[in-house]
Amino acid sequence: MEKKIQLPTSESHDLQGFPCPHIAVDVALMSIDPRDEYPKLCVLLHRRGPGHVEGMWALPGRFVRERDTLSNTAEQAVALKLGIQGTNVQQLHVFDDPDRDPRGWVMSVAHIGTISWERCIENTHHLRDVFAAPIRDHELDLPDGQSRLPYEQREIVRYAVKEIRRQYSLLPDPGHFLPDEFTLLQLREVHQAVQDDEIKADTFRREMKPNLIPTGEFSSGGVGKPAELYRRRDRSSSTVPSLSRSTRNRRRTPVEETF
Amino acid sequence: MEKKIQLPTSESHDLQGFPCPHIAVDVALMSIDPRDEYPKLCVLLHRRGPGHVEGMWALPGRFVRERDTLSNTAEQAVALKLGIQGTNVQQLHVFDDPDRDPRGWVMSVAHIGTISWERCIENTHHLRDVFAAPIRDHELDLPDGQSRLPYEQREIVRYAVKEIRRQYSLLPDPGHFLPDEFTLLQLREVHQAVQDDEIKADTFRREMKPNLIPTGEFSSGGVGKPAELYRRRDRSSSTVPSLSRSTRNRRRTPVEETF
DNA sequence: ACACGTTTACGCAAAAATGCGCTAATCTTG
DNA sequence: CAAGATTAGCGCATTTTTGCGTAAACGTGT
Repeated sequence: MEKKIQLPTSESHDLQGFPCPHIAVDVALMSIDPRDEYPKLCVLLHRRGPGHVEGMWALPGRFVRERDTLSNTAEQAVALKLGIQGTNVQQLHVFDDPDRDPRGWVMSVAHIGTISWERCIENTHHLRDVFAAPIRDHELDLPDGQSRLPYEQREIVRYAVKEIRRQYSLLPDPGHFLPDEFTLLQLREVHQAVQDDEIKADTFRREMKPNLIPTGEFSSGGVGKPAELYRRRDRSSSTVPSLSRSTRNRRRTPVEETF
Repeated sequence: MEKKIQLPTSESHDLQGFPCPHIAVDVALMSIDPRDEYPKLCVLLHRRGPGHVEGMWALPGRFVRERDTLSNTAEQAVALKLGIQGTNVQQLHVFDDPDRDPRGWVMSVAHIGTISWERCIENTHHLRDVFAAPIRDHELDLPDGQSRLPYEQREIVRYAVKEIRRQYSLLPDPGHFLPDEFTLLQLREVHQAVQDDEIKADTFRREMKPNLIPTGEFSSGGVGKPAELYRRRDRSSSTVPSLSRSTRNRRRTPVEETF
């Protein structure tokens, strides 16, 4: 059954008459909690105040104000809900079910961001309405017996976990959980927390080396042979090799959206 | 300089008073043109009609109508501008510069889709306003001496090329350029077109096999030993292995957006 | 001062992957 | 029926990667 589409000779591009959705952003801001025996990947939640399911833990979010950008809105959401300024965020996915919000037609643009644990704690340790929820198998351990996040925030977290694991399979600590200089052990612990998988030291060191610059300086104050400090190689350089197969060939089936 | 953020005790979530942007979608619909000695990856363009820079070649796009979804709008854009129905699309990126459209505040959600060459030709061969533009080094060969695509469509094509190459490094022909049954040579030609790189037959066959199901049937009508036909293994199966390093360890620096 | 634990880095064997030559099998064409 | 073209797999050399044992270097406790 072949139906030929009649191509319109002209189509009104005047914006009058096109209703438009409200645009919200949600942010999965991630950090690495080093407090347990093994550092672990977390997502920062805030507890909602009066006016919107008070007391419920949620990802920070915010409506886009007039002529504002998504990333600016996302950063404001993080600032207002988590007390953290100046975070870099990236888009993940747009959720566009017209019935997803009972208040009206709203699209939500999910974002992902990363923050070091030190900077996270520095900004939020005094706040009782901010919580770092650890991630287990793409799910969050929510506090206060809460069973699930509102709207599609559960899916947002899954998207975020998948995306950060993908990026960490390509480059050393692209999310800058670590400061500018770090040891191989610190780097490996971060990668293990992100990938939720054990990574062999030898293999890891060999594949990181091409993307790291030895500083010539060594760590001090720890037990054992002092570790050399490294910096990330500037990845804008055209000579940066991508990681070898062992980082990328992690035994995980790419269960992800394809065409 | 530490500035504590005053968390609001309540925030108005009523949608009144929030201006909102118009939402457009753009689609980079990709196909594999087999007509030359080597098949090559193409993006489908349409020539704009009266009312909007008549005569300019562009990616199909469309404003989101009231309470419609992004994917439905993208599919309608493809249907109306390219004459192709029922394409699957995926989101790539949201372009949100408030000054990007002189007519007003518009955000554009870029999408990627794929279509077999046969189905593409079947729907568009009679149309003079549809063109399959070959991709060279992330750029398009535009017809009629046109130097560049409008708005951010050049970037959209780059996003699309990167995304399709990434997906083709993970699974055999996830974009279904090929029909349900195909030979290894056909599969390899498609992968070579997408990756724009030579792929050795032996290595390719070894890494594809775990994700393919031999049908027991053979191709006919060609010269030489008939090749066996394969189907893609259902990737929802938990036993599907991801591709080995040789497909993924292609010498390309991941020059892409990270945090 | 020494033993011990911890960490780093290297040498080396083992394992895995790659690429090529070769061959057998099978089809089409003349 | 012969020749050419193509597919597919095997054997094997080479290359690459992995993982382990070990030495070196440090801090801590005795």
